[in-house]
Amino acid sequence: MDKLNPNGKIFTELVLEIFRLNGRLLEAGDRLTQPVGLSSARWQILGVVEHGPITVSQVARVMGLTRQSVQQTANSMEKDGLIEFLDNPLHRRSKLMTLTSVGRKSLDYTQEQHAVWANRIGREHSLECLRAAVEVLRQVSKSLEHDTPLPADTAELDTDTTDTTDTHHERV
Amino acid sequence: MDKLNPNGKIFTELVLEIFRLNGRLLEAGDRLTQPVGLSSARWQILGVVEHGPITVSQVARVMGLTRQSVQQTANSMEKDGLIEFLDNPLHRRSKLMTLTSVGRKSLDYTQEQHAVWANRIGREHSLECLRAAVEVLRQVSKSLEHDTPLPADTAELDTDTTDTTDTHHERV
DNA sequence: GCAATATTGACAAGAACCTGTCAAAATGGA
DNA sequence: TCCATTTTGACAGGTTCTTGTCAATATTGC
Repeated sequence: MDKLNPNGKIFTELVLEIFRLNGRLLEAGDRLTQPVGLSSARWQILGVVEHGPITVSQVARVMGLTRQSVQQTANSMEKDGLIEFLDNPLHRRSKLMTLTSVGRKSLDYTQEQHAVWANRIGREHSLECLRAAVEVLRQVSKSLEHDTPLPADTAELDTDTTDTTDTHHERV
Repeated sequence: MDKLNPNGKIFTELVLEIFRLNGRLLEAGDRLTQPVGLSSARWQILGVVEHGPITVSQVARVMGLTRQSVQQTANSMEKDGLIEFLDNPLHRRSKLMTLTSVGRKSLDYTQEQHAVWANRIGREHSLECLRAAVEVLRQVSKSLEHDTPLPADTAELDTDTTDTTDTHHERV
């Protein structure tokens, strides 16, 4: 087909499988969270906020998303009374998110449902297999993290792209 | 923390790692495809269309997305001259997508870039590890596929949800 | 054949991401 | 202290994917 060597080929299969799995997992997550007005995205943020007051930017860094994306979801969760913004003694603009009692209750319910679901799926697979898979994915994740954007030759398109000045990616 | 048993716990870690990896892969994919006016989403569809004329619905089923989502992306790709809709002798409404020469060229370029990238990342991991991971992910995917939406007790919220009439999920 | 059912394209609205920009606020170095 | 840089919230606009609906078309069972 193309210039894929064996490793590249199986890595590509891994990528496709991750896309497919990601879809299925979001679907399952939405089903899990929807009874209490959450969603996969909201749940993930609440799961971080749960561990103590934290700012939007910090959550974005932890989750590997952009600041703006987390801000949007956080704002809509505040509107829905799931979280509150507390004044931050260390920063006037950057407020601290905390769970409200409603948010706490929603998260509790979701985590309970999640445990049932995760145990049910988890028991269909061996501990060693799951552990091995996690380990590989972590290593792959690290590879991607270290992989530099420019692979040396950008070839003849858009010749003035050679500046590389990197005007503030918001993403970490 | 909660009622997660060992399998449930490691499965949960797997889930989180998949989310993180999915984000990184989309990022890499967009970087790969952007020079020729593609994106990860468009690329994936073209990769299916490449193997022969196929309808929107069929592609949606293959990719695990909704019909409407693929239709939207396909329509915008047609506007951009990457694909064409041919009359389908077997179905008056459901046209067949095919690559135009522009689409062909864009896909060729992307696949070439992809091969370089996949080989570069792939060589940082052993064949056995990658293969094992793919295998586990496939099994997990199957587990999720077979996992039925209703886990017996929906508990006391929204009592009239007991109908289960399942008004046409568009998703397979 | 014909009627119930399923599939399909089109359209609408919304969720969850992204990039880019601006001004306010914080930080760090001279 | 003061000025350049960085961080942050707010806002705008775009992409991808979702759910839900409608009417047109296919398919299936009788």
